[in-house]
Amino acid sequence: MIREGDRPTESTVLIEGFAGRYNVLRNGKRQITALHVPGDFTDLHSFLLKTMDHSVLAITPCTIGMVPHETLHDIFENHPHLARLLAVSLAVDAAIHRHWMVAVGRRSALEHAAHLLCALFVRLQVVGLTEGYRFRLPLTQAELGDTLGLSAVHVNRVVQDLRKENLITWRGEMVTIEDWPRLQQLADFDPTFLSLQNEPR
Amino acid sequence: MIREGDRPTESTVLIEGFAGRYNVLRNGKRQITALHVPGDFTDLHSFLLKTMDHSVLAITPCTIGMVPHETLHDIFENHPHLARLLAVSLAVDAAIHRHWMVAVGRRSALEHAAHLLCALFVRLQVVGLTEGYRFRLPLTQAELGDTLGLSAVHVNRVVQDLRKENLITWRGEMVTIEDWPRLQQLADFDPTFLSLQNEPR
DNA sequence: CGTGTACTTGATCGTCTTCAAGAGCGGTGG
DNA sequence: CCACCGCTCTTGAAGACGATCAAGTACACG
Repeated sequence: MIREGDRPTESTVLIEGFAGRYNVLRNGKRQITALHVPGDFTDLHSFLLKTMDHSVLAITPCTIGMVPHETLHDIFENHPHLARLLAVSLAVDAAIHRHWMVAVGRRSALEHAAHLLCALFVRLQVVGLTEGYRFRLPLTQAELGDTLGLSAVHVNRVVQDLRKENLITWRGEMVTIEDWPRLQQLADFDPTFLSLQNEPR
Repeated sequence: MIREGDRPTESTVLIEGFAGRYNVLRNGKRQITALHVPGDFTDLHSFLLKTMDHSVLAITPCTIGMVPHETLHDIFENHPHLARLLAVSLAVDAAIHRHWMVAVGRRSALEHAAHLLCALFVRLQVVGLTEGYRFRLPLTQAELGDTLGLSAVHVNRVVQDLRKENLITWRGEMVTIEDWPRLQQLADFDPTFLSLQNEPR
């Protein structure tokens, strides 16, 4: 969708499908730094920072909305309330990044994977893309490895552990959380950081 | 300075000293998710997200400026150009987080440490806190470990490697980069993401 | 001087990586 | 219709990187 180094003139909102941001290192390793679900602004910051410091990947076919930077400019000039909401979206983005960092740096592979599933589930729930504890996760294990900072092989083993513990089932693209309290506990998951509370903004 | 769970009514700007943000996990492990140098907003997002999802630590004695949330509110309402700059600051924050994530997830301990030093050096240079390639780094190796996601022992070994390679010297609180090109190369460091370029905003 | 904190060093252990190979499955073309 | 190819998932074995445990050293500060 967008490549590192680009200087887009419009920002994109994800309407349908899954997308992600990633960086590739010299040595070929890839780190996915964000997963986007419908409703997310995938590159609001391109309006503010001009040149992309990472690429954006359509994980599934996506339908997206394009918002010209001029429009964003206008929002900042003339619609302070909306501008504020855009800023909130940036701040939530950063908060998710921070919690992701904590997971990469200080959690075991198992806890980290559990944490990602928890966070993703809650975000999908908000936009109505869950059925009970079931949701679509169209990632290959290799891609999941790139988001968790693990090798594909190890992801496989971790996923099998989660299955053996009856915490999740995962067939094809569908994941079901079988024991939400226990998964949350394993992940040490606290949804506060997602800022989903209804707060006066 | 601020504790996780707080609901501050003002945001703080760091004027002098070093600060950092961190989270502590159930198991007692700590991850530092950001280091702040003078000029940084340490918790602009508390204005937008209301409840803090992490704590802020004064690493050295700090002098800070307090900006009441009402003032920020007023900026968003009546000073669109300033509001835009605040948003840029949020976006840069997120960009730093992303690159930090890439480092934690996909770089070796040595590369990661080198990367952190590069990024810190450049940021300090911008605010005039370097003398040539020399700057103050008032972190203990244990704290550095918490920011890199490593044990203190391993940080020590990595630092010694950097010294043996004549890439840096580090005595007391002062670090000198002895071979900037080679350090940058080892770290695979590209300063684009810091958005220091003069761009029309 | 003595005490506490940071730094250093060595040894062992565990988690995750890498390498290698095989199984399952869907899609394509002969 | 079936053979083949490619991709994903799975499993095993070996090895590396970093964690943990345990002492010991250097140094600042009271």
